[in-house]
Amino acid sequence: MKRLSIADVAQRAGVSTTTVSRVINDVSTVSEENRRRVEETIKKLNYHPNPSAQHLAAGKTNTIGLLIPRFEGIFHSYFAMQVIKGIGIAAERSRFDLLLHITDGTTFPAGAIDGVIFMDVYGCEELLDRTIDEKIPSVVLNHYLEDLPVNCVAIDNRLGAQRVVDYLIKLGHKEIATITGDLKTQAGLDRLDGFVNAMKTRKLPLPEGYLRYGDFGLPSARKAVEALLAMKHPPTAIFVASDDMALETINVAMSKGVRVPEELSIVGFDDNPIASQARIPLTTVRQALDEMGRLGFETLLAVVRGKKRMPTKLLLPTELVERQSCRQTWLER
Amino acid sequence: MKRLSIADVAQRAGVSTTTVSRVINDVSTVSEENRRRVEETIKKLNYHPNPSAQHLAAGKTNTIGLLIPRFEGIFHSYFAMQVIKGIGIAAERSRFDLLLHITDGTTFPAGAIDGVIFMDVYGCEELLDRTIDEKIPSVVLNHYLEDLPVNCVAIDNRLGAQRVVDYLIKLGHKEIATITGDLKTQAGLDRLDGFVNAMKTRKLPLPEGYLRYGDFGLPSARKAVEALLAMKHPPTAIFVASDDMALETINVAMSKGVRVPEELSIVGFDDNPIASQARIPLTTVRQALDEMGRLGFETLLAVVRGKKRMPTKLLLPTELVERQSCRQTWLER
DNA sequence: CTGAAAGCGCTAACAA
DNA sequence: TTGTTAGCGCTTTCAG
Repeated sequence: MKRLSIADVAQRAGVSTTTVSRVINDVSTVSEENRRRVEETIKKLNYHPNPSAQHLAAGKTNTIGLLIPRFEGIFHSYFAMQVIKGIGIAAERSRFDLLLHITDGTTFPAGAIDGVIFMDVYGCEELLDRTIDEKIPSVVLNHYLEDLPVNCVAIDNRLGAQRVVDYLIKLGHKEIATITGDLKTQAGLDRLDGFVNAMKTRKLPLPEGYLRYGDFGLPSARKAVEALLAMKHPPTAIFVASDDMALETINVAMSKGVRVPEELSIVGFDDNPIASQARIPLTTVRQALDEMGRLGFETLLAVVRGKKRMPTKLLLPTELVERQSCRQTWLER
Repeated sequence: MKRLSIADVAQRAGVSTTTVSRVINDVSTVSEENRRRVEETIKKLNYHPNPSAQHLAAGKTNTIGLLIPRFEGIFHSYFAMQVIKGIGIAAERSRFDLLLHITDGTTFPAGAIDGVIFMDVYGCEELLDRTIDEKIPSVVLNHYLEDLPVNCVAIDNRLGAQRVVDYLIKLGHKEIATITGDLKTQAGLDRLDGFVNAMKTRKLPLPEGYLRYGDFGLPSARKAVEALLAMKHPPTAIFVASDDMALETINVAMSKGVRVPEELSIVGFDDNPIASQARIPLTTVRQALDEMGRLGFETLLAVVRGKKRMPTKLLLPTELVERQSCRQTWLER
């Protein structure tokens, strides 16, 4: 039993293969009569076009490459899966295929794809250069690449941090500290930067001790909050650069008899699913990770379809999610 | 500037396209001399074969489909990304492509793939039936499908739970309770089943109140542990069906003045990255999720290559990771 | 060990 | 609106 081809359909429907091809691709004009007959025959025969043949003949693959760099961190975070979800659903809707590669920075599915999405740049620098050189349409997620002629879609971490400061000020806080993320990452850096900037702009004091360096790991957060709590003038609020660390910060504070939010307000960043489920639901900054994936895909699609030429650089807004880990300073304690 | 083809390489190397094809596919016998010349030419020209053409001519795609059902839970867990990693790295090594689909249960990349991996069965029941009907090679992950003629690779949750009981017994515990996961999932069900079975086999008492039903969510864990702690005879140890819930259990216990592990031993399940970073590093059950992905891929590959016919059903062992959330009962408290 | 030539299944000029 | 036909770039018999 041979796999059936477009010729079988054509024969059974009493038309040429061209006509069948036309109804498959929903292209040009086909008489209502013929279209119906072909569609019926396709259904009856349960015919599916051979994608490889389509790609070869059409000179395009209808496939987007998704490159995930092979560094451990990316597999541990809430991040990657959300982004994949956004990309995946967008691709499904556009009837595009997604070719997944967990790359060590060398392999690349050139020829098999019309364009490529970099889930991150770390470890993919060379591949990225190559796509630029060879003019392969591409988009980089999660990194704002100022100077490179590449499309990119990232989160506005700076503005997110700024909003946190404004929110805490609105609640009456003046002594605000921060526990940073890993400053080797753009997210860590920008969240700190946005925080410091906002504090300066708002003319709030920022004693040196109020800046505590973490690395997104729980132990670093514990160390930081312990130091903060041990200060002569401990802060009344802490902006923690990730939800995981923020939750741990609350744990440590409570175990030391410091009540949250009554005596200490905490704000996180990420909006992990767990943040809302915690004993003290965490006030945090929501980033639309799946949106980032979706927009990355759609930006790339526009380029692939020739509807865009200039590099597009998107910075997605965040949203402050008010829950129960913060409190106005003027409420009785 | 046209894309270069196998003919260009053949011409420049002074051989036929057949010979070039032979060295590309590392097949049949080619004289050392010719092989060298062709390889050089390929490198010099930076030639890459057109995958679509290869697939069409060879009648196979060298591509495996990866189907992720589109239900929310799958994107929230630590689970999916680890499995993807395992599959992805294995695929890379075998020089296979991975076609990713976030499916709503209707779309299917038939024709574009040689075989398919189901990351889960929920929501994919019909697609699975279809692959069986059409004899498309497939493998199901994370579900042990007893009765279906399908390859599957899953975690041995029952044995994992049993090991926990044995471990706690070894530490001298006799009053052991459990907080279950969502019993609508196979993991939740099997972990409970393994626990109950072990307790019976070991002739340990299992008062009704020692079985507390959770759903993998934090609130359910809090409710459960509060009830447990309020009992006339609270347990000396609790087996919690997930790390997230176990960590929350510890939080609640400590906030009620119950010391962990001195007064209460806790064991989790999953070995989340966070489990080891917590204030009280969590003793838990490690499941080799990336291994599951890898083995799933390799099982499928064997079928695709015609090296296997019978359905293979694998149940992967777990490993108890001893950390600091448990303690012997005979130590002074 | 090598090459000529016949497809693989589809699309897209071009002609009708 | 429809059909004829020439490829798309590669693999693989088959004969040499």
